[in-house]
Amino acid sequence: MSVRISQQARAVLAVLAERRCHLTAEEVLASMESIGTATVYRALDHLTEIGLVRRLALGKKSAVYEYIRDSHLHFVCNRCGAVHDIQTDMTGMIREAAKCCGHEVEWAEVTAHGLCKDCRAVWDEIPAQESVQ
Amino acid sequence: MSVRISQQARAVLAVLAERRCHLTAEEVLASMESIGTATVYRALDHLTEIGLVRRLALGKKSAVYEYIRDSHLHFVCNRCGAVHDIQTDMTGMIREAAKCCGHEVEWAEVTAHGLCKDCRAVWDEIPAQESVQ
DNA sequence: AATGAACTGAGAACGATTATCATATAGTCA
DNA sequence: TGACTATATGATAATCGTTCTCAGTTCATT
Repeated sequence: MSVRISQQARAVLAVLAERRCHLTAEEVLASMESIGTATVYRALDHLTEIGLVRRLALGKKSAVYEYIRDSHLHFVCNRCGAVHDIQTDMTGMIREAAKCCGHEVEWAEVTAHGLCKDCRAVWDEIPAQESVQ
Repeated sequence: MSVRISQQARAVLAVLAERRCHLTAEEVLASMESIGTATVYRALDHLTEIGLVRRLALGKKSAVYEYIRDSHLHFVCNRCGAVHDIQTDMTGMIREAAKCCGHEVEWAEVTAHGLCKDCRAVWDEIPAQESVQ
């Protein structure tokens, strides 16, 4: 595993670093011009391997990638699908819990599912009713 | 969304409940006889919707499902791919953190990645060396 | 320039999941 | 029970994210 970063991989990294959010491979592809699909996937793989980028499984169809900066957890809204970052670091606690079982944590992914702030607001506006068919 | 459970869905649930582990749709399919692929996926979807089963994104190619019992986190080994349960409940903490941002957590998924107990043991036996090509 | 290693991208291939649809089953009411 | 309707089933096709293949290109080194 080489730590060198090719031109294209650097461009992919730039997209993730600038946007500072969670992008699918397709979204990265869409926000770049003249780059092949395979190249984007390869770049994301490589960046993940060398630890500059994290591949997240947020329960959606496709994987999402984010540039690694600080430790935070992800909140995925059940209704609108939006992903929000929540600045909290639980790595230490998770590491301790795993240590008790003999496992060594490299990194941890915390994903919360529920109703986001915006959707809660919308929800409150709508009068309660049985689902109409 | 109906809460009724069909015969086949009940059978799928039984598999998950008995095995008490994380199974892919394909694994469920393989451990049953005379059931169609679509039916397994539909059953898993339905069971997930009515809250008896949880669909987990552990970062593997396919989703895994588990029968919901207690709250625990998942440890996925980078080397052997095994999934271990770790009995710890962080839901309260995660819920609080999300609450601060206005989000309402329904459930949370904690996945730790690293080297599992068994693989650490193997690792320790092998003398350190540069990767030979 | 010459050599070989690594990178690229178009398109094929793959694999997990979902959609389709004709048939079968379950549920309901007369 | 029989008739009728809604729902479930499963074989198969279709979809879609991702990976593979391979010929051509770029890069690094000499």
